[in-house]
Amino acid sequence: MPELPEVETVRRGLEPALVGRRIAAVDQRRPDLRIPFPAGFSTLVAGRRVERIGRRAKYLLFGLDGGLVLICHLGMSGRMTIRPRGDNRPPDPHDHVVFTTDEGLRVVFNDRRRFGLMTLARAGEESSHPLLAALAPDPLDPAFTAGRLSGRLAGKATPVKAALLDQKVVGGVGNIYACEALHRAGLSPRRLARNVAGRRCGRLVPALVDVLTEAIAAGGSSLRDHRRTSGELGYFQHSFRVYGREGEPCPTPGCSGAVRRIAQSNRSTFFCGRCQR
DNA sequence: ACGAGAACCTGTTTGC
DNA sequence: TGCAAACAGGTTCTCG
Repeated sequence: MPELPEVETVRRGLEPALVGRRIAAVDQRRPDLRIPFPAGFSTLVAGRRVERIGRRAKYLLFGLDGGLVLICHLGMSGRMTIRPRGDNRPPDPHDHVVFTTDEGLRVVFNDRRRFGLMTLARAGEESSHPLLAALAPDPLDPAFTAGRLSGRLAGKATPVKAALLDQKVVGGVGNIYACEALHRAGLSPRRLARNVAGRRCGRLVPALVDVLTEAIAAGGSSLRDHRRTSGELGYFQHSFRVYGREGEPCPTPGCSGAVRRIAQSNRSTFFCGRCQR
């Protein structure tokens, strides 16, 4: 489900509910997600105040008092939803962790496919945590520039679409926004990464920045799993130019091509073979 | 060392 | 209608 805009939407939804609040109780309902929970997870988290909620690529980082950071990834199907005090719906079988705040509202982590994860790090050491250490800056990070991207694409013999999905090349981008950014940049997803430099890389950077910024403003894209913390859908899926639009006319003004779908490294790629070179 | 493909897990959609 | 195959927004491991 979640790429950068969806994770950022969740982060912004959680902030007002959690920052400054104390986590009164943690109900960890299974021993593992994609990886096991750390030993003593619920005990370590319970009782702490949430000082800040950050994001690194697709990871949420909850800064807790006492120098602890809760690292969370939503995987493909993870959701974080807020249930107001008094909402006593019984837990769904895929509700894996329930946090209750000192105000009595609950934050529920639900993940049907269990590709998500939660773990802990000491404050100040989270960026060197094995999960985060190799992540490239994301396109909304000031450290992300055409020069830096070009350097990370240089020499790569893989198609640029696959390179954009590599979190060591660009942080936060997934299958949807890779397709959308390449269309906006007029670049073929099949072009080798090493051949995207100079002017082509110069087009790709604003394409990434713009599509991610617009998607965040729309609350992300809800295809099947993504929900805002309120439970509402995002609506950027209505603004897709190519993703999921196989057979439709290319939306580029003056282009007479049609959107095609191909498989690249076992993922669907949507693009226009006419205006994307 | 790099890149392609499979694997992880569950649910939904598509095709015969 | 029913069942099997394909597919889904991510990451990581294995193999060549």
